[in-house]
Amino acid sequence: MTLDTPAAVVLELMTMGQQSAAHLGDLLRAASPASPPQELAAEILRCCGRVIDMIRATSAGRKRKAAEYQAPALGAWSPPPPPGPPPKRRGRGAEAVKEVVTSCTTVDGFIWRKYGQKDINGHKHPRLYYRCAHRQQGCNATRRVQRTRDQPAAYEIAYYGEHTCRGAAACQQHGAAPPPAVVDFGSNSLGSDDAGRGSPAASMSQGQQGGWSPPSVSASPSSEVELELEGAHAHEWEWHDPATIDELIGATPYYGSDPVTEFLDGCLGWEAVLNENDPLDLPGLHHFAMFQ
DNA sequence: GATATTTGACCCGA
DNA sequence: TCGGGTCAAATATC
Repeated sequence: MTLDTPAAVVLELMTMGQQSAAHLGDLLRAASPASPPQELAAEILRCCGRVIDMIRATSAGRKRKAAEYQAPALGAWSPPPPPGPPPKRRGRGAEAVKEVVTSCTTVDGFIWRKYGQKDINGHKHPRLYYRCAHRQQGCNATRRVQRTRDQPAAYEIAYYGEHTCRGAAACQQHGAAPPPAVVDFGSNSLGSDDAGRGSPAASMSQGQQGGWSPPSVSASPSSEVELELEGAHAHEWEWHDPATIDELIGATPYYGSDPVTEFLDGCLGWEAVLNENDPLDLPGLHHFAMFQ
């Protein structure tokens, strides 16, 4: 399968995560049969399976117009499609919107630097503006992140420009060296609206300027990703005993890319959205739309 | 001290 | 004139 669509990328990552979870389950089974961590691994597998099934089902049933989507595989933006109507408004010479993705995570493998935030009319949450961290290398890719109104846990992410930086390519192409995931389990206390503090926030961060640092578990959520759960989901996170998670991750062999923490990062957030709405809805990747 | 983030001000197009 | 995108100084964090 070629990773020429975000759905394909997600499918690939989920498959990796599923394999990693299976591996993790085997390790846990060998260590201590019928333990809670094993149930956790099983839950991860179920989560993966559901997402993969849904992605397959939806991608099989939905056709995207060729002119509307130009294979923006992560880290390898293809040239812009033929010009259509100009974007509604995009000031100061920035490129037209390349892609709009609704996702429950803002992690996309690139390193973004926030440069602005704006309250938008009709939106409860502010709109966040990010630039590629490799802008000094001439990369002018930007993205605009806005929480969706109907699903506060989901983000609508609009991408502009193309990644021309080497950092992005290195980040996306080196399968053995994706950015180390930082899984932040914070605490179980919910209800705080303090940018993910105290809520189950998951984040994936990278070492400074593309440098690699060992995988870590951090209690400090970055602003890059915030998966906030509100009220009704509190119970879903009760098994996130930090000690258990630490042991779990600590007992997991390091695969170089640390797929377990990375997978846990994405899976937990998706599951949260899955339970919030129709479980058959595709939460992590509701739709892709091109604005020309 | 270097780097990242925040936030008010400014600019531009509709 | 207003809404939205960007700039840049101030502040926070590592």
